[in-house]
Amino acid sequence: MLTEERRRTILERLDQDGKVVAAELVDLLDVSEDTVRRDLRELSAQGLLHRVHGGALPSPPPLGGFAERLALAPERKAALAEAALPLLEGADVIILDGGTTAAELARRLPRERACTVLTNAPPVAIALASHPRAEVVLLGGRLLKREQVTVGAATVDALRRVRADVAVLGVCSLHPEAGVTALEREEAEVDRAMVDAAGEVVALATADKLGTVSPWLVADLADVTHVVTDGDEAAIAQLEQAGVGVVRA
Amino acid sequence: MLTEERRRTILERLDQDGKVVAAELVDLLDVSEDTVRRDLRELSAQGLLHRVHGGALPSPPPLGGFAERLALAPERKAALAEAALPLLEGADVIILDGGTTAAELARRLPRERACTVLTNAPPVAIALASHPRAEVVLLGGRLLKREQVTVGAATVDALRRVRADVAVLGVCSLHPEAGVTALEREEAEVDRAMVDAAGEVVALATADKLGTVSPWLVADLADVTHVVTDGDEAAIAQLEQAGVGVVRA
DNA sequence: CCCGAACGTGCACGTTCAGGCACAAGCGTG
DNA sequence: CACGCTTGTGCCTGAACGTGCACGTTCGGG
Repeated sequence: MLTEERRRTILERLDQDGKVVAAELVDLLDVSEDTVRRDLRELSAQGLLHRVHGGALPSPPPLGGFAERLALAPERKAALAEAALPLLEGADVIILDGGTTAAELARRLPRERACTVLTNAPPVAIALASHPRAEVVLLGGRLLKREQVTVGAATVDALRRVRADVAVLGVCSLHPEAGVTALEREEAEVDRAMVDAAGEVVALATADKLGTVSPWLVADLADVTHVVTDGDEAAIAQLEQAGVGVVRA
Repeated sequence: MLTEERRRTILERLDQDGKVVAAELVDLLDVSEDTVRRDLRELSAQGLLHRVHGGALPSPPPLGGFAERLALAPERKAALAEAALPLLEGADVIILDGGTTAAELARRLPRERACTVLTNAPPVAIALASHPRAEVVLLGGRLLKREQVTVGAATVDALRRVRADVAVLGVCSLHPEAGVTALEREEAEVDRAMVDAAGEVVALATADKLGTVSPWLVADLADVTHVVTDGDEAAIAQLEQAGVGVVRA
C-alpha cells in the first residue's frame, strides 16, 4: 500500500467515524505502530486532523449545513446509512431525500460508484459535490428552511419527469398500519412524488420513529420495498408481518 | 508496445483501480522500472495523475474548488458584500448567483429584510435557511461540482418564468469592453438568463477580476447597472467612462 | 503515586528515485 | 546510401525516502 493512499484511508476513516484510534489503524492498514504515528503526525502538521493521545479527531468540527441535528445520534445514523448502501448496488439513478440520515448516506457513497443522484436537499448536493463520479441533479423549488429541502410544485413537477431505480427516504414516522408519514404537508407531497418516480423505495428509520404516526401520508407500507432500521425485534417483526423487507443496522 | 499506448494503459489502470504501483506496471507492461518511472513522471507533469513514492494516485480534483475559494481573501469578499447591500434595498425579488462572494452577501442580508431570493447555489440556499424572513427558491438542475451551482436547461427554464427586481452576480471576469464573462459555458448560460430575468444587474468583482476576460460572455457592460469592486481608481475610471455605476467597497 | 500505554528519536535496512551515460531504432537531409 | 539528429529505452550510481526496531521519555487512568 502506498504511503499517500494509506493516509487518504486514514482521513476517510476519520470522516466516516468521527475519530481514529492508532491501535486500530495498525490492524486496518497492516503497518507498524510507528508508521501510523508518523502518518498521524504528518497529517496533523498539514492541518488535516487533530492529533490526540491514542488517535486523532477531525480538525475542524465536522462542518456542514445543519450541524445541530447532525450531532444527534450520529453513530446510529451512520450505521443506518452503512446498512442501506448494499440496497443501492445495482441502481443507476437514485433519488435521495433530505434529512441528516440521507446526507450521511450521500457521504458514504463509494467513490468508485458511477450513478445519477437526484435530491431536493442542498446539504446532500454539497456532500455529493466531492464525489468524483456521481452526477448530481438538484430538484428546484421553494426551500423549507427547517428541513433544508425544496418543496412545491416545481419540485414535484421535476420528479414527474424522472424514472429512478430507487428512492431513499429518511422518514419522519413509520407505522405498521399507517405506513410512512411526515410532519410537513409539503414535504410529504414531494416524498410521495419520489415514491411514484422510483421502482424501489428504501425507508431509513431510526428506532424512535418506528410505530409513530405523523399527519401527512407519504406512502403505504405496500409501496416500501425495504426498511432500514435499528429498532428492536418486536417492532421489526410487526413490519415483516406486514410484508416489508427489513434490514437491521 | 508504443510509448503512448503504454501510458494510456497506465491511465486506464489508474482509473480502474484508483492507484497504480510502479513495480506492478513493470510486469504488466513488460518494460524496465526506469521506463515506468519516466512514464509516471511525464504523466504527472501533464497533470494526468498524482505521483507518489512507489506509484501514483488519481490527480486530485482541479484546485479552485468551492471550499478552497472560501478561504481566499475573505475580508475583501465581506467588504464587497457589505458594500452591495444598499443596492438591494428596494428589491422584493432578488436573484443571487453562486460563488463565494454571493454566499457572503447571503449571510449578511439583514434579518428584518423580507424578500424572495432565487439562487442556483446550494451553499447560498443553506446560508439563507437561517434567515427568518427571506423566502428562498432554489433553481434546480445539474450540479456543477467545482462551482457548486446548478446549470442546464432546467435552471435556465426556471429563470425564464421569473421577473426579479435585481440580479447579483459574483463575476469571474469583468472587462471595460468585453463586459462580464465566465470560465464555464454552462455557468455563463445560467448567468445570462439571470441577467435577462432581472430589472437591475449588480456585479461583484474583486480587484483581481477587473480587466480580465474569460471565454464565455455573460452580459455586455450596458446590461450591468452597478459594479461593486475594491479595484484601483484607474480601473474604476475605465468602467465609469463606459457608463456603469461603480460602488467602492 | 504507580504502571502500562502511547509517544518521539536515532538508527539500520531495503526500496525507490533522479540524473548521467550508452545503445538502438526511426527520421529527414544531402 | 551515409550521415547526424531525435527519441525511447535500459543500466548504473549516489541520494532520498519509507519503514521497522530499540531505546528512553511522557502521558493519563487507577
